[in-house]
Parts: sequence; C-alpha cells; structure tokens
Amino acid sequence: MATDPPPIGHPEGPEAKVTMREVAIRAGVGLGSVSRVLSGHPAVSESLRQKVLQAVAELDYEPDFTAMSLRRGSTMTVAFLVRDIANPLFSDMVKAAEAILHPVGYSVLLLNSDGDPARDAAHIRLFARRRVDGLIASLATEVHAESLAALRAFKAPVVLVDRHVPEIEASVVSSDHYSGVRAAVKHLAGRGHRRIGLITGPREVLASRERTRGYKAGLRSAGIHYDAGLLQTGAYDADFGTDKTTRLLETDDPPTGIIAGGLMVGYGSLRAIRALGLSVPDQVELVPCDSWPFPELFAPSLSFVHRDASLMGRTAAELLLESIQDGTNREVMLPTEFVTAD
Amino acid sequence: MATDPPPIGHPEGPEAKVTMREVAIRAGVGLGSVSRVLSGHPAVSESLRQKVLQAVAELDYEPDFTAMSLRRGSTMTVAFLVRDIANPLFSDMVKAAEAILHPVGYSVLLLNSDGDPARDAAHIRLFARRRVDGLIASLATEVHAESLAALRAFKAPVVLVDRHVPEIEASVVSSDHYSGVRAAVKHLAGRGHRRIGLITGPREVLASRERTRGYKAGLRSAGIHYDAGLLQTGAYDADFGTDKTTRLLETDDPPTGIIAGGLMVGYGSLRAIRALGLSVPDQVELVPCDSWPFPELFAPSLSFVHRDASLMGRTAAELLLESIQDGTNREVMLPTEFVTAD
DNA sequence: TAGTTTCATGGAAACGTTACCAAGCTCGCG
DNA sequence: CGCGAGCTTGGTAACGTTTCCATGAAACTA
Repeated sequence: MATDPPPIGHPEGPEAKVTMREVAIRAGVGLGSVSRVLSGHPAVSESLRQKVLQAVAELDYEPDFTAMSLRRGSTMTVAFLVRDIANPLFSDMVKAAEAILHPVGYSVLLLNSDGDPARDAAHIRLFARRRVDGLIASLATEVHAESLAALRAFKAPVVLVDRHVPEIEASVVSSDHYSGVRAAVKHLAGRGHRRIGLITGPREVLASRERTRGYKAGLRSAGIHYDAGLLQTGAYDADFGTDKTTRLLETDDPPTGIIAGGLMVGYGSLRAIRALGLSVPDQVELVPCDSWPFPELFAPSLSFVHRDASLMGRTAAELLLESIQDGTNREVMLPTEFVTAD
Repeated sequence: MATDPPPIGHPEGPEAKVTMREVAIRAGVGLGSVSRVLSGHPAVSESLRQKVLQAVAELDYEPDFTAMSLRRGSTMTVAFLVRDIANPLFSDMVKAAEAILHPVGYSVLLLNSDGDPARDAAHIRLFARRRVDGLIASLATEVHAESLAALRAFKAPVVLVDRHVPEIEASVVSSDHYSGVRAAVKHLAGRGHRRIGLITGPREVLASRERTRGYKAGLRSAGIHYDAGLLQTGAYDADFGTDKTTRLLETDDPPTGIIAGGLMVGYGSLRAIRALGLSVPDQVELVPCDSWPFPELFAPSLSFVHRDASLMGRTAAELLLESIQDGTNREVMLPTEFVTAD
C-alpha cells in the first residue's frame, strides 16, 4: 500500500492514467503476464490471473486503445462513408450496421460526403491514415478518379453500398431497384397511366442505372412507348426532385404518373406537385422509392417502392466482418418491395 | 533509385506501408526533421522542407494516426453518444456537429444507447479507453449511477445535450422547452380547448421536466385547472406515445388537445388518434414537439413546437472545441419556436 | 533417479510517431 | 579575428501495448 507514492489527490480521484506497468508492479508479476491475462491468452495460471485481475480492479486500470492499435496494427474501428447521415435511409443503415459491429468490438467512424466526390476521396484517405479496419461506403459517384485511386490505395476491406466499381476489390450490397421500379411502372400502367416519368440520381451510380433499366422494362411490358423526355437523371437531393417535377408537369403533354427514385427526390417531387396545386394521386400519381418513416401515416395515398435500410446496414456490416476475417468478398442483392397504398 | 530494395510488386503497387523512417532515408535527412516538416514546426529550412516533401510524394507516404495518437496523447476523435441515430433529431444534430468538427481535424465516433442507461455507461467507458478527445452525449437518464461514475472517470471534455447533471463538470446545450410547450398550451387554450394533455419522456431528463414546467405554467396562465391524469411522462419512443394517447382518449373525459413531447412520441400519438378513427385536428388537436422533416408537406394541419437540431449540433460541437482548447465549460440555451399550422 | 517434454512466466524488442537534448553551423558583434 | 548567440539538424528516448524468446519449474517417461 505504502509502496508506491500516489500523487496527492483522493484514492480514486483525478490520478493520472494507470498503465499496464503499474498493474504489473502492483500484482508483482511481469508486464507480459498482465497483457496475457487481459487479452485472454490461454497460457496463464489461475493464481496469476487472480493477482492481475485484483490489481486491475484496485487501480481502476483501463487499457489504452491507442497503444493497442499501434502494436496490433488493428484499430477495431470501421468507417462509414455516406452522402448524408440526416437522410433516414442512411441513418437507419448506420444504426443497423452499428448494432452488428459494436457487439464484436468495432466502433463506427462516421463521415458525410454531401454528395461531393472530392470529399469522398479526402475522407477515404483520412480513414486510411487512421488505419481503420474496414470501410462501408456509399460513394457519390462511381467514376471519380481521385476517389477510386484513394479506394485502391486503401488496404483494408471495403463494402460498397449500391455501387458497382469493377476495378475495385470490394464486397457489394445492393438493392433490386430494377424489379422495384418495374413493379411501380406496372402498377401505374394498370391504373391507366400512359405518361409515366422517372426522376432519379446520376447515371454514374448503380442504383440510378438499375431504376432506369426497370423503368424501361416496365414500359416495354406495358406496351408504352419510351419517351426520353420523361426520364430525368442527375441528382439525389430534394431540389432536383422539385425542379424536374415542375418542369415535367409544365410541359404540354405532362406525365400523370411519376416515379421518384430516392427519398429526397420524392420529397422534392411531392413538394412540387403540391406547389402546382395538383392533387395526389388523383391528378398526378407519385410513387416514391425509399420511403420516409411511417408512410402510412404521412402519405397514406401513395404507393411505394420500399427497401429495408436496416437490412442493408446489417448485411453491409456482415459482409465487412466476413471480409475482415477471411479476406473474401461477396456481392449480395437485397429485394425491394412494391407497397400499394391500401 | 536502386539503393533500396523494393519487395517485388509494382512501383505503386501493394507495397507494405511506408513509414517515416523510410522517408527520412530517402530524403537523406534525420527522422526528427521529417516529423518537423510534416507537423509544420517553424524551425525548418526551405531546402530541407523541399527534400522531405519530395520524398513523401515519391513514396506516397501517409502518416500513421495510431502512432501519432499514442505519442501525442490526442486521437483527434470525438465521440457522439445518442439514444437513436435513426431519429431525425439526432441525425441532424450529428450531421451539423460533424460539419463543425471535421474541418478542424476531428473525426466523429458514433454510438447508440437505445435509451438504455447501462449501455450509456459501457459506451462512455469504451470512449475513455479509446482516448477520445471529447464527448457529446445525450444521456438516457440523468440519474443512472453507473453512467455518472463513468462520466466522472472520463478525463476529456464533455458536452451534455438537453441534460442537467450538477455533479458532472460539463458544458450543456439545452433547448427552451419551457417556452415552447407554454406557447403550445396557450395556442390550444386560445382555440377553445380546456382539456389539454401532455405526453413526454422520463422525469429523469431535463427536457421532460422543462416541458412539464411549461405545461403547468401554460395551464395556469390560461386559467385551466391542472389535472394530473392528463400529464403522462415516461419514455420517448413511439409505442409510449401510442399507448398513453390511446388511454387518454379512452377515458370518460378525454383531452381534446394533446401535446406530444418528443418526435417519436408525436408519431405514436398520431398513430393512436388515427387508429381510434378520430380526425386531426378537428376532434383531437395534436401538437408535436420536434418536428419530422417537411411537416408542412406531411402533416399540414398540425402546429409544432420546433427546435433547430442542426443548431444544437453546431453549438454542441463549438462548446466542445472551446472546452478542448480552454478547458472552460459553458451552458447555452437555444430557443424553441411555436409554429402554427399554415 | 535422470532425461525430456510441456508449460507458465519474465524480460526485451518492436509498432511509428513526437519531443527533447546536444551538437554543428552560420552570423554578428566587439 | 575570436567568441557567443541563434538557428537547424540528427539522434535518442519515450508513449503503452503485444509478441517473441529464453528460462525455470514441474510433470512425465524410461
């Protein structure tokens, strides 16, 4: 007790941080033994274990993650790169992924790109310097050279969400946007619509391309001529949805059905329709993809192309863990579901 | 060029990570000099700087954050502890905070408590082990001994969000729930309601107490007798809102106006009202606190007690940075705004 | 009982960086 | 022209872990 000179303060007070060395001294054992006990190494006797654990308890020792990271070369941290954490789709994903990763010891580092590919690249490089053990990324675009270079230089496993970048070694979790939008077109056609528009994100993103593919396939099945003017791709924000919807509806031969690919695009689209004084779904039937929370409460008249953001997050996390353990990469496509307004 | 033996691979290929030592050798300078150049130390000659920077570029050197963290004792990481990142209120907060913290070099580590105080405590201890430079926390409750102990043992600066824990040294950013709810009561009373209910979170949380205080003050001003049966506190989830709303509305003398304290409580409350086949706002006028995105689009008939989640996030981040730099703690109360339907 | 294997343990080296200290250099001033 | 001050620079010692190696003891076999 009187062996070591505690600074001044209370016994449990604002002492400086306790190191493993002090635990070893207190327990009267070697430094390596403390490490072995704490990291669950098999070759330790019960008596040694007890001595160490008691010293740990007495000193309130907390191991230092930074030292561990340096020595082990593993930070037990994974990075999540999204366009916008405030988007419910992404926040649900992050939450679900965290629920998988936390129990096995990983913490989640979060970064927003705001849809800016340059920021994507900078963020990926930052993650590399931080030596994260893995990365789940929803890139702003698939064709930004700097981002791809950063991704190639990135040593740890990568899971891409709804993106397809052939030259990058990564697992991929995507959604079956093709079928979802195809079903939406079929639904609209079945309700008599012949002029059906699609507004979605940039072509440089897998999700947008798949939606476009499903859109065209749906039109074909319904025997509706494809009108390039009714297909608007470009961005995922609400303003884009508002803008394109307004333009479409102000043409001479406006669509009576609109599929909005992307949650914020859907918001924007609905805003535009309301602003024009049109009723939904009587004058314009809007079918958003990626629903906001409680759609049955807040837009009961709308059908949706739904996807399970939590499932995506869980799947991404599981693929990442697999890749961290085995080094294997897989591609998983999750279903979308067309939900009809009652 | 032929001086050092590169393993085998391509010049820019999957080489092992480059360390500072190799940069020093390549540049023909000392190890310390490389460090000085890269960390912007003033005492370096221009020629030395050039040599180092060139070697850095040639070798594609990326500094190792984990080593830096160990040596400097700073991880350039701050932790964000929230009840539910999928709640738009929190995701907006996190996004705004990140926007402040990232430009000055801090990364954000995210953890959910799911409203479980035990998880709060475990998370805080994890953050301590990870040696984060600061913590922004919205605790599940203010009275959980284990969480408070963890918080006391936490050495870095802390910012509490909408919580009041006198015995903890921390900055605080809170919202003026008192005035907001008071205005809501006034509004409802002005529209003729005499039976007004309040449903909100646990009493062990500042926000709930302030709402209760505002509620009672509002009733008093309006000359309405306070009926304890109309005040329901306990939790912040949607099911709580649904449950309490249903019970209130099924009593003999049900409220005609309901204030829902908390975004998810509001959701749940609306769900219950709809499920009972009652119309909003004609039969029951609901006033939620903390609006979901685009309330004017999705519930245009409702008035709201609004607060600026982004501003809260920004403020929390700024208080944290202040505290990291000066060690000073401050308390800031942000306004709420009562927004009338259309 | 002696030799060999197994196992627990302590000590030292290493992870990649920063910070301190001392030494060399140049420059200025007397 | 000589000496001290100031500015750069290189080397070394940490930071707190984990891992490897060697040692000693104990257990087992012959």
